[in-house]
Amino acid sequence: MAKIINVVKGTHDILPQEVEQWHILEKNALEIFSRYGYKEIRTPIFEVTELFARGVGDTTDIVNKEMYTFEKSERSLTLRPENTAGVVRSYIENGMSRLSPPVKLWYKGPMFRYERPQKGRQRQFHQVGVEMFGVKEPAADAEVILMAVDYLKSLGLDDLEVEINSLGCPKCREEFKNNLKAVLKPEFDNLCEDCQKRYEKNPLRLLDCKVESCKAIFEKPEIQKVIQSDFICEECADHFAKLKSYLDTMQVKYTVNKLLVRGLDYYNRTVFEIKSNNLGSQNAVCGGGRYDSLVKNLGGEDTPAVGWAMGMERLNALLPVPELKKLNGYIVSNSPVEALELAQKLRKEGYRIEFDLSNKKFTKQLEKASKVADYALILGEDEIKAGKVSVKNLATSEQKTVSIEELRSIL
RNA sequence: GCGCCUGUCGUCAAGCGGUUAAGACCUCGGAUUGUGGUUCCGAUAUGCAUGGGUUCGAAUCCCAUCAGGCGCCCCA
Repeated sequence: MAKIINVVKGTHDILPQEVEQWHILEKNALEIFSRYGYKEIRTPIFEVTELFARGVGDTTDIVNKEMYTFEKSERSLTLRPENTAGVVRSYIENGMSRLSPPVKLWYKGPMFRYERPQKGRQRQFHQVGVEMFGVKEPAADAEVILMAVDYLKSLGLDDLEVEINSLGCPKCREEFKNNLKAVLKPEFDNLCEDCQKRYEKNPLRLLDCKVESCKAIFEKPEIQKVIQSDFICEECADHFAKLKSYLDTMQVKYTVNKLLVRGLDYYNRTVFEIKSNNLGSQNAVCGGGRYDSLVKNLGGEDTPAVGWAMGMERLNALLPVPELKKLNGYIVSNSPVEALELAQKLRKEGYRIEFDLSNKKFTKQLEKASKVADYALILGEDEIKAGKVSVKNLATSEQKTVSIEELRSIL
């Protein structure tokens, strides 16, 4: 036998028995998001590399070490690692800033990140996400979070934890970063290797380090004082307070997590995650926030925006696997022409029908019918002569001979 | 990129240096030439991820490679 070819590491097949789950995710997305006025958009799977470098941020891990990048005709192209940058590109390119705001878009599809696979993390994975453009008020943040919760509820997931935080605007965040670096400077040599890198690259990320020795350092009172301080400016604080009050009135349960930072550069003010306790260490099903400067950074007009993305594999991991639908009927017959005619007639009316294509023995056909269908439609010589069909309920073993018209009231 | 664990039929597995490589499920055939789901018989790995090595002898021990799992980092 020839050598077998396997799936690429970190990718996997979505097999027929699990595909119904995906249909549910997609159907509910379309249904729920359209209630909030969202329209679906589909952007290409690959884009010019520069889009992600400028969009996602070239200090991020995603851009630095996780992109599938290739050259074609002297252009550097990249398989999308996320879809916000692509949607923003399309928004700008298609002149959507001329549309009356807010512009609300949703998407679903595969994303690609070159990471070490583990539970809840593949190299090709799927996200469903939403982006809203043109509203700077906190009501937009609240609506977007509310919709995420609504969508999760529609899937039967209502025991998830919503965490929110505010990163402030570039101005006040810069101040906070400087304060944090200043107070940590004496401890720099005691930080773990990763934290020393973070100290330079992205000081906000220092806060959720899991190394015990670092945690201990962060517990020190003078450092806690900086971490716990409400560093954000008055405007940002007001935005955050309003968001919280909206969520309160809508009875969305949340916790404020001051350590919630998120790894993409484009976020400002509101960030949030929705987590599950049943997913292992990759426990976020949803992540998002506000990104008011991204559109401008990618060459568009200054446009505020909020959005989030959910990992569809992670959602599926929390959902039960639905049973595959059985056939309505399986035709048992040794007369292929008559069987085919009956099958086509019923299929045209919307029934799920199969019959034996290889003319096996009667008992074998019936055995097959009992496995795959609710009813066996027996079409033997007697039935054909009489212009009828014998219908057997395979669960109850009840059988009667009826005309094709009567058959419809049974199936 | 780093750390720990694991690779025996389509699936779940037993085996722990000398076996004919158990068993179960699935699949296929038969008992059963118009009545299934129960039952009973039978078939299906010259092969143990791949390549080396140790040994009289390797699925079993060692090394490398590949793949998978989990964790770190990061993220959905």
